[in-house]
Amino acid sequence: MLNSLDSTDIRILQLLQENARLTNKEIGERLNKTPTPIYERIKKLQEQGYIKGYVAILDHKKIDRGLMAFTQVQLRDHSAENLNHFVEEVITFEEVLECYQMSGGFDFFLRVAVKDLDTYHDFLMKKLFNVVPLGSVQSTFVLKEAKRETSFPITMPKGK
Amino acid sequence: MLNSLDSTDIRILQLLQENARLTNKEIGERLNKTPTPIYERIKKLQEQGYIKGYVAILDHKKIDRGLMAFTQVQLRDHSAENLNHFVEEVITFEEVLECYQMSGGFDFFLRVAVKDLDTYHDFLMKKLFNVVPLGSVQSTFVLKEAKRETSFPITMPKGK
DNA sequence: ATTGAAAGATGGTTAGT
DNA sequence: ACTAACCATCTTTCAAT
Repeated sequence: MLNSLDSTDIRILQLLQENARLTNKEIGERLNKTPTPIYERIKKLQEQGYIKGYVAILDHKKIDRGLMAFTQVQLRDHSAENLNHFVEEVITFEEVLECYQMSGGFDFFLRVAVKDLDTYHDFLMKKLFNVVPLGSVQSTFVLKEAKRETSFPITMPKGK
Repeated sequence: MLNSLDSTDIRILQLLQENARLTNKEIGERLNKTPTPIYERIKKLQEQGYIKGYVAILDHKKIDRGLMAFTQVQLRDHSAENLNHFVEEVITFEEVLECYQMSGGFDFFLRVAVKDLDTYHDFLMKKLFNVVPLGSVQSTFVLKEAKRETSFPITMPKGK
């Protein structure tokens, strides 16, 4: 997959991950190319699914989502049917930004963003606990963000 | 904080969280306004720090970062000095996309993106274990992504 | 795969309501 | 705070290499 990209494509992806508002002209200047090849390459990268989209990153503390929790959930019934039902329900909750099925002891791992502990408590009681019977729920809260990146490092595969 | 925003600002933030490439004209059409007030409002939202930036979202599976791990770390020495030193080092590792200091039993919580289990093993042995003496490290791996959002829901405060 | 040019659309500023 | 009009800049297409 990565082998279908050359170093110019990778540089473009790196730049757009940091700042999606760069113009094709600006990207071209840093890569010593005119806007047209940049335009064509970005179009291709989008069509091939390397770029999934462009989003604005907000300061969650300013929009009443200051409390970030990671919630580890174990279901009581591990049938495929029950697991699927849990997923279908939980991804509809606006408080749940991310939901992963995990290896190890816990079945699911949720990133939950809410205003405060009261709201989190409401979320557990009124939403999460009502989906399916839960075996265990373990919540930890972010005290301090030391790093939060949306961008992945991209390293050239050897031999390119 | 949220109270300094009206419903138009909130709609703009919602739209840009979903698609940062919307033009002022397109946003204006959905909000029944001309591009100019959209432009002015976005400028203000950026200056006030509601919008932290615009980024491209990549498909991590296509760029050799298909394995996502959550790593819970407890240090052996909990002095402020040691905790700070750990943070300073760990945020320089390219594999670490996120690093949080957490409530509860674990000191730190890392989101780590690597190519595969071999690479993760290298990351632990060659990088993480060499920062400071660790008490415990618990790794869980994402088997399946059910939901992954970068956008926060924004709800109007009552009385606006 | 890249350049350069041309056409159309958008961004950003300004003046006016 | 909004509209309308303006110009500079950018996107996108296309012929040519």
